Amino acid sequence: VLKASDTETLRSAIFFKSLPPPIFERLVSNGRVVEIEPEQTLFRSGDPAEAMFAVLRGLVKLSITGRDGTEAIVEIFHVGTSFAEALAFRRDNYPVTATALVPSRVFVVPNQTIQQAIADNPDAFGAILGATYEHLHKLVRQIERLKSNSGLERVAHFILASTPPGGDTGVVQIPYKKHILASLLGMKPETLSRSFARLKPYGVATEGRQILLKDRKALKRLFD
Amino acid sequence: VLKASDTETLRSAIFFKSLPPPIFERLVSNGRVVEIEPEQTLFRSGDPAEAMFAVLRGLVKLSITGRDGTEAIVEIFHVGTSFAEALAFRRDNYPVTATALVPSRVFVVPNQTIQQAIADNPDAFGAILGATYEHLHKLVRQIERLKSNSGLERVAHFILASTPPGGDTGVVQIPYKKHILASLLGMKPETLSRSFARLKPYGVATEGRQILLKDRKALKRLFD
DNA sequence: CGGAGTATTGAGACAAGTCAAATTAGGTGG
DNA sequence: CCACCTAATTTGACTTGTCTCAATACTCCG
Repeated sequence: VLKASDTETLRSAIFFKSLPPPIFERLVSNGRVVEIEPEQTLFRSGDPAEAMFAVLRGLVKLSITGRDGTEAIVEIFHVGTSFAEALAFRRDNYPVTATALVPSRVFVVPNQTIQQAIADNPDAFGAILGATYEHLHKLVRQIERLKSNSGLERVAHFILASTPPGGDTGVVQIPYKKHILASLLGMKPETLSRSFARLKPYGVATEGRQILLKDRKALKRLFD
Repeated sequence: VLKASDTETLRSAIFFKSLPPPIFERLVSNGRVVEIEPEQTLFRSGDPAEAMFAVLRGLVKLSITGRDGTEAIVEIFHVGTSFAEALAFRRDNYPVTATALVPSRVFVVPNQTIQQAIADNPDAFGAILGATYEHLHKLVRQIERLKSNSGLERVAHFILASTPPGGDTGVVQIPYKKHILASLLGMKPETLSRSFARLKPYGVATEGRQILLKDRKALKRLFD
């Protein structure tokens, strides 16, 4: 079920491309492909961890649902990114739930495969640890933003981060519903809506799921 | 400079005790001890990563200072915990600043030592990756709290987490200044102060840096 | 052309931040 | 040991930000 295009995607995926070629081949030939529809899950919080995942097509969110039913989105993974690598070496449960946001194609590598591959070729250890560290670092920066920036600033940062640093202008196509973005940024949908409105003076306009940025420098100035 | 008591502390430290004995010995004999005073740093954000650290005595905070000068505390490490393990295998910079909160004694293991030890004995992979995963998981839970709980709830959670789950009553000795706790919880000192006041009806009383919890169940009820 | 779900807007309540003042705690030298 | 000075913490008054609930407008399909 693994198409040639899938292999190409993996070959350029952050984690997989840092693997030594023999390991890469091994994971590719021992993994499987899963197709999931929006709202379907790869795993749920509390399930025993059995595999790591790489997104071949689509978008996958990792979220935690509190006992009161409110969902907090921790991270969203797009094509070429992978998650749950660090769990490959632990007998543990997934701490989050992985759900497709759009129809998605995901490559699944069983933990056992990874364990064996690493045992045979310890050079790949750096790749696993590197990928895990990248997640760690990303989460640290997110915590910093949640603690020291307002909702408005987090929205502004999202726009700036979704737009190439060089240009003076930019367009961001939000690939999911706005309440998803709101949850990712740690605010309510209404607040996100009002934030976009408040960013108009900074050259931000929204058209449905499209954000138009007229003046990148002006938006950056919000942080002073 | 490594005292017998230091070795004992390391032997019971989360990360070190999960190491195979030969690796443990090697790290212990190749590391060094550093004493730092409050406000002194082990490293600053942006410095090239050279070592990993384990706290032998005292408290070390990891923080990020934004360009506007405001500091966000990401995590606080106490005796027996370690940090920066994942950086041992990367040529990268520290993403945060490590500062002592009280007079502290820290064990420092150069990255090279760790790299060599692991190369010789790949069994220790699990230990490094496990420690890194623990951090990752902790940060995920923190993000969830920041996104879905109010300041008041985060304070309540801090008290509950600082107190043994069994008992009905408890005492928490905050080991640092309150503005540090405020920053750790992502709020202003004034707000923390008012939060404690608002928790009085839930059986929480403060006496300086001491928090007295009269009724654990009552406080838990805040989350319903 | 509905109609369900999604997004925006409005009004008011509540939470958190700011600035300033008052109080309390800690540490130092007499 | 106490007085005193400084810094930490609390409290007050006010502003601003965010949430809630409700109503309206908009989209996207079927």
